[in-house]
Amino acid sequence: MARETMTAASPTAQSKSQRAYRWIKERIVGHEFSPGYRLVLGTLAGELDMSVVPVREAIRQLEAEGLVTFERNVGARVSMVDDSAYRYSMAALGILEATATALSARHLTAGDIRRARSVNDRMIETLDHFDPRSFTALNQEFHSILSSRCANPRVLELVGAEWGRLGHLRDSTFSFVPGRAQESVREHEQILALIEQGAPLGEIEHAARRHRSATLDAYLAHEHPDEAFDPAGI
Amino acid sequence: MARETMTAASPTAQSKSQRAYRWIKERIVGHEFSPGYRLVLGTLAGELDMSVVPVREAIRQLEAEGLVTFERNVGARVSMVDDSAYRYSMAALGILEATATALSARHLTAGDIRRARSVNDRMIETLDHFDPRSFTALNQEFHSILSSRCANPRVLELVGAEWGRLGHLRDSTFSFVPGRAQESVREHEQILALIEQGAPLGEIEHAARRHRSATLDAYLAHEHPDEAFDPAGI
DNA sequence: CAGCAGGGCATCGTATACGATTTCAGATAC
DNA sequence: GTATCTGAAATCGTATACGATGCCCTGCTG
Repeated sequence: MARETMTAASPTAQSKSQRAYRWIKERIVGHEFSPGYRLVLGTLAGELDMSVVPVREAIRQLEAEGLVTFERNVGARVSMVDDSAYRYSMAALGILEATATALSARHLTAGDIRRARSVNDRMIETLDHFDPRSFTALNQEFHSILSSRCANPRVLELVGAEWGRLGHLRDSTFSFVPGRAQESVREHEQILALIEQGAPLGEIEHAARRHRSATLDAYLAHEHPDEAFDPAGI
Repeated sequence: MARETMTAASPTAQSKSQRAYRWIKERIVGHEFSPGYRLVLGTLAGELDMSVVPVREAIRQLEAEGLVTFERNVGARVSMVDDSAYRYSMAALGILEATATALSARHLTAGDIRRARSVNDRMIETLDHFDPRSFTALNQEFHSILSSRCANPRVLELVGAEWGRLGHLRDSTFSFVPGRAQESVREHEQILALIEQGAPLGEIEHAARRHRSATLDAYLAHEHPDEAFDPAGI
């Protein structure tokens, strides 16, 4: 018989730990809990209407993911992603995503390309009434489509994890350097062209990498005008 | 005053969760708990002489690391790294490590190079009385030295994490394809030469990548002679 | 007035307890 | 002989409880 007949609603749906995990993560990426925010077990448990045990577990998971830092006998707080950590993570993401894009290129369908281009078109449209937030969202969607067919799922996983890590502060880049947005969409078109014409994978990867690191460089140039920083200058 | 004056021994040293974590991980990477092994909370707690709560936490951490898989209401077991997952992870590791090596190349000291070469020499020596286990250990040490000065610590972290994931079954490669070992040490010398002569980072990265994927290809060719697989053929 | 000792409060770490769920063995019906 | 049902054992998920630890504030002392 149906093993979950009467539980269709939610009772068995998921464990409390998982609910806590999602709930907290939601708040973190939604900036409701900003970096440095103190995550008190008892309080969270109270709000979620459960005991502290599942909350502890959830926080441990978030810690493993890097969203939360933990200190014994002191407690957890939302990770302070200091500037350098942000850069490094961004650079790593760029490398991984470029590789994923290259590994994906040969498997992209015409439909994929079309969708990617349409996303990029929407990005171009929004350039007038520029909104960093939605622009970044579209940007992520664009790259996500390009790497979606990556032949190596592990690489995709790593890309996803890194996106998650940066999630709660990534809208910053484009808001700081609006001018970068225009170059960005142009480079997107170039990458699409390379993929369509079946360029060597090395070339595609290189282009994607340059694209990424250019965005990062723009951010850095704005934040630290005097500092030379070449995280993936290869 | 000294905050741990009288506890120098161990009492405050580390939490039970951490002890459990280390203990279990030790067994997993030491093959004492082989893939598929069932990790029962109560049993582990008994052996570690603690309650199940810390053990649960430890297992969650290991799950986040990918060493353990968890099924709700069923329990945890050591990850079954099936063949394809192994390949993918290996390929991802190759990509990351190659990048790390390139990002590290310019910062390697003469001493680093010397040590790396000495490790490689030891590998050559052991070719006669070949022992896959120690050969693999040396291999790891070699690559670890080369990427140790990586300018991007996040990339290094990712490399380390991936090594950990593969830890409990990585000795396989060289035991399956002993012939590969000889090529391998030759390629090591080539990479060292590239670094010494200050070759372009792109070239170094490419060489490191090819080196890695060649090892993987050798493994695959042995395991799946008929299958074409180009995880990072860029 | 400055500095240190002491104590109380907040919070964490772990143990124990119990209900919920899964799994497996044995029995029964066809 | 096979398939299905039933019940008990094993194990998990979560709540509650209590000791341990760190932090802050008060009050004493020089």
